[in-house]
Amino acid sequence: MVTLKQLAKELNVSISTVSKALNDSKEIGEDTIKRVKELAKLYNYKPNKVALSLKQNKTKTIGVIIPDILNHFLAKVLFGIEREANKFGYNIITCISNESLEKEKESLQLLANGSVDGFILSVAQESQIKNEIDHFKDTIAEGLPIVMFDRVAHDVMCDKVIVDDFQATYNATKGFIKEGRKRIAFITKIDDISVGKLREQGYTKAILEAQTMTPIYLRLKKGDDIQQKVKQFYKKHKQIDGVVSADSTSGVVAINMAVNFKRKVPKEISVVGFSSKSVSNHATPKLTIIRQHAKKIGAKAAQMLIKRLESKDGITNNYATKIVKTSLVKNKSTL
Amino acid sequence: MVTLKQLAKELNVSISTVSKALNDSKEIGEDTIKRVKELAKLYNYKPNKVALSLKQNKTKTIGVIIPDILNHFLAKVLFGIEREANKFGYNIITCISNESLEKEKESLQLLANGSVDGFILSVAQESQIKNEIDHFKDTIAEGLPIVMFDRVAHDVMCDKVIVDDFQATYNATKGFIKEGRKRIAFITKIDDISVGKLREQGYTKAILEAQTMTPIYLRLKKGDDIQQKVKQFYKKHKQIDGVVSADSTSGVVAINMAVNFKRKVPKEISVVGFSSKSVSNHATPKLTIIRQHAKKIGAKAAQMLIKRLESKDGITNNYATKIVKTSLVKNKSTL
DNA sequence: GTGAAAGCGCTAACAA
DNA sequence: TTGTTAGCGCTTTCAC
Repeated sequence: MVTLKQLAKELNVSISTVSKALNDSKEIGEDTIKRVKELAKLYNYKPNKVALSLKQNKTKTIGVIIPDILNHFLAKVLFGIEREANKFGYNIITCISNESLEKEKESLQLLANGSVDGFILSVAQESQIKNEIDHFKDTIAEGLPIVMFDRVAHDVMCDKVIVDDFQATYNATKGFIKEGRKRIAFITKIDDISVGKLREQGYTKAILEAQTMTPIYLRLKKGDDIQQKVKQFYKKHKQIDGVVSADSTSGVVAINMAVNFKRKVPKEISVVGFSSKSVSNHATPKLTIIRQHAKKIGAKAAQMLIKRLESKDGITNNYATKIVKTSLVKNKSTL
Repeated sequence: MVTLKQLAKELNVSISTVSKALNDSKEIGEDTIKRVKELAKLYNYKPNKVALSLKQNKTKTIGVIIPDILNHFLAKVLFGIEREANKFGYNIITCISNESLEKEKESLQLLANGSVDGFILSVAQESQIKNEIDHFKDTIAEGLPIVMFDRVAHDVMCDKVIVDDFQATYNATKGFIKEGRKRIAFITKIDDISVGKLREQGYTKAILEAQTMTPIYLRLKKGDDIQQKVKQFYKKHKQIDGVVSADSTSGVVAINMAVNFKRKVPKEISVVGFSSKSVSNHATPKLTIIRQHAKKIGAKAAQMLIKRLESKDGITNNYATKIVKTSLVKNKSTL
């Protein structure tokens, strides 16, 4: 990489002249500016990012800590973050916590050394189970703002972007009840994380409000053979006529397995679940989905962080929680 | 963040003493070292990464440019890269080219300003279609090594990690032929990228070698309603008894739609496709998959780049191409 | 055993 | 209009 120094030498001017010329300072003569710019172009000069960061004490880089990059929703949020951040000239450093508290702590620690200006993250499963939040508080205390999305730690004071999880399953379940369905089940692979709990609660509330109905749960664990579990579940509960699922895989399998049992979807058994458009295709008939607008969530989180980073005084209060509403996209797995 | 300066002041010693003490230099007295370390610990001192990068002229950061983060395979490779890079103390800056040549160029340009020490990337669809490779060459010429994976540009001299795409579909198709299947189709959503072409060629070669058979292709375009297309395809070609798919969605839909047509899978119609374990679950019966070992590919790419970065002399030749073999994982969609 | 000083690449206040 | 200098945080050579 060419440096100012080298350009200055070649042009027989001082470093600061070159610097000013490239920044269109009006202290510098027009022809000097022209000469400098030409040479800079010739050599494809680019200001050294590291030097700039050191000088200006900001990196224009955001640390993103994601529990699981193979989760379609989380990947999509990452996409949204990246795109929005780029618009404002920010890059993102991605760390994958792999649902581990230790890795989450480590990533936070490692990047809080001047590598990034702030963080966007979704809390790891283990951290949620153990309810550990000190590492977040420490980071914020060090002056690095955090924006949490989806799986948030309520007891940490920071900006948050969340989904109306409770309302979404509540409404979906209500919808089934209104259609006259009597045995509505809830299938979840994520009963131990915050959003999973909220989704379950939404379902449960709707069922209990119906008086005559009782909730039926299938809680899948990591490593389970999902198809087998769902199969057994259907065998045990033969009269299920509706399924609400907390995650996309459960929903897809619920449909495909029902079809395998020769049950008519959506007539005899109707399925709705949290998922995304592309995954809904994996079921035939297509899964009716609760869309979370992942990209929008990512974009919003990026906006909130950048706004905070660029606000004059590093305000450390005035934290906001933005709720991004889900929407129901009707496909062929519901009436 | 605390700096050496602040520690030095508080301890009434010079900055260099503090620096040396923290680095266990034996120039420094034992008790001084102890005093310094204690205070550093108290203040949770961490060396400023940016200053280090500037000083040492390396960032310990890798730029990763991915065409599509929602592609499960690519996301998994990213995971592999991240994990392996971390082992060696590297962070990754992720850019998503979104299959666009322009964005790919931009990302390369933007990060080639000292932000990263080198790149790992998979070529964007548009770049492959237009066969543009100058931006890669320029980057390498600037002294930033590139490692390409999966979708590579053969005419660029650099390290590469690829899959035996041709061989994989060739073998899979041969397998069907040996079983006595007569009408084997090939479904692809990616006929315009390098790996898509190779997979198609592998299939075609096997079919043509069988003398009596003719290839049957279904090429899906972006934005197609995949389920509809596959449905029509099955209607048109009623006697299809085998499907080889180049991507995971096609494989899953091929099975589910066959089941919908009341055809017995795998007996009457057998399906095998490039996919991953988690997506294979989305079909009932489960899709038999050609696994690409995405994580391994990512890890290998990271290793190759880091090795090059850390080799004494910045060798600019001796480029290697590593082939990561696929493996066939038999599930219930084949005999 | 400790400190002063230079330098990585850049910007900006101040001097000429 | 241009140049000099200091300084961002750090390491390292050289002097004391």
